[in-house]
Amino acid sequence: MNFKGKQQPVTIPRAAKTLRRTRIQEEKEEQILEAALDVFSVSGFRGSTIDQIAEVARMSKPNLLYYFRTKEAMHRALIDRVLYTWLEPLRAFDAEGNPETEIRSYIRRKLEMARDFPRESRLFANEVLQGAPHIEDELKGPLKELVDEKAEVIRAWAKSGKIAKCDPYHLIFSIWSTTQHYADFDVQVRAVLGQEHSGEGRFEDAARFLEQLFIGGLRPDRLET
Amino acid sequence: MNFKGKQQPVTIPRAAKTLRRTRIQEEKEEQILEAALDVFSVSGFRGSTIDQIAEVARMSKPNLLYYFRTKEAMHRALIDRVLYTWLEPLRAFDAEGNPETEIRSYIRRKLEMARDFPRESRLFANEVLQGAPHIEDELKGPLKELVDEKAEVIRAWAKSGKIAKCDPYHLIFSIWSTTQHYADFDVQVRAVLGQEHSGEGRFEDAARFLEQLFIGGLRPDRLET
DNA sequence: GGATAATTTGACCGATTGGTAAACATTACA
DNA sequence: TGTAATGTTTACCAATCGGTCAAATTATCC
Repeated sequence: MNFKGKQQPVTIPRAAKTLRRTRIQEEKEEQILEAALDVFSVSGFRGSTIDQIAEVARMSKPNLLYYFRTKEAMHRALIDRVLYTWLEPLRAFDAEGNPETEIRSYIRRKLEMARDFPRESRLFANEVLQGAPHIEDELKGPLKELVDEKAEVIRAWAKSGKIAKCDPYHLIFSIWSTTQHYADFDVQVRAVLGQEHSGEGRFEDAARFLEQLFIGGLRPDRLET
Repeated sequence: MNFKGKQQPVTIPRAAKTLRRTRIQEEKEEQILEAALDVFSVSGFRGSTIDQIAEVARMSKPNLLYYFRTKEAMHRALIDRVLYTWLEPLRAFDAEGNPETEIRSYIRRKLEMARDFPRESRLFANEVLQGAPHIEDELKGPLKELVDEKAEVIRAWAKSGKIAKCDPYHLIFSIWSTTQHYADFDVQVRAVLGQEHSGEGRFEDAARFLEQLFIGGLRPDRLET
């Protein structure tokens, strides 16, 4: 649930000869990754500098490099920490549930994540946009497997007539893109909507529209051309 | 129609005291912008270097800087050249046309652009993702005005019952995001689809799905909740 | 409280960055 | 064909890049 929840010790400081992580290590690594997320999510890997991250983290550059040996290591640690949680909504997709409910709440969850964790969304967007040089394996491995599994669920729903016949992969892509759009292209959305519509209600407006679109678009009670 | 069609002289070389552009200027600027598109569309502004562009363009760095005084100038020229064409599909959206046909062909056109001009799509994606520091004015000005105008068209269609009642802005956003996704997140799409579905048919599959989704989702002949 | 390990820092390194100066080569045009 | 304007290149610059090092500081534990 929480993006900041650790799954694994991220790195072991090079100077550390003990295996246990100290309190200071926990705190500082947290502090660094938080800053790294700020910077990487805006400028991408190539466009970000260790100095920028150091400044945001309020540490000296050598101090950063004491905890993460290289810029790559910092990026790696960040990706690892965020990736698992990022896929949670899709994992929650339940084959036994009611199709309409499942799709509706998947959209909701993805939209909430775009609202609450835009930096995480942009981190991946930047990475993928630039050819995913650091996460290719994750895409072709765990991600593909998860999507394959859920696509099969959707295909079964379509086959049994619970939803309209459709390509499950492109359905998933379209849910990803429409929801993440609000995080990744936030500046554009704001610019186009202007101040009138950029406030509180934006999230609800988007949710309502997308549910209408997908629920309506997937209604089974109509012959498809 | 053609991305490479010039609208305006892009820059005037600093050394040029004449106002006319020579044949060499035309060719070299073309060559540079072509290379710049290659590089900027992958790495974004900050992550790209003049040396990279010079290498792709097969010119020496000072030679590049003879035509474009700074990295910013190159980026600026590129944006200017591409932006107008990029909005063409939306501009073609016809108030007098049949709603279903118009939406269908808007999706088609956007999808074709994602297929045929992925670099241009990524150029903007990178820019917007990183906070649109160089194109904020274009977003708040020309883009917003165009979208406002077309949103009004869609609203009128909804009001007269030709399509379902829906938020026209979020409809436009969702068409943008779903179509551009195939350019911007190409690596991910490929990774997930695997080799089986990544071939020729991908474009047609996506088009079919999106048309089904949007046409179905916007059918007026059903009371909305 | 002192020894030891963990942490932090300033000074520094070679490579790369965006950009310049000026000499040199080429082109266009009279 | 000469020459002035245009185009290209080599050598270079200061600033910044990712990263190292050794010395100084702080936390930990007996």
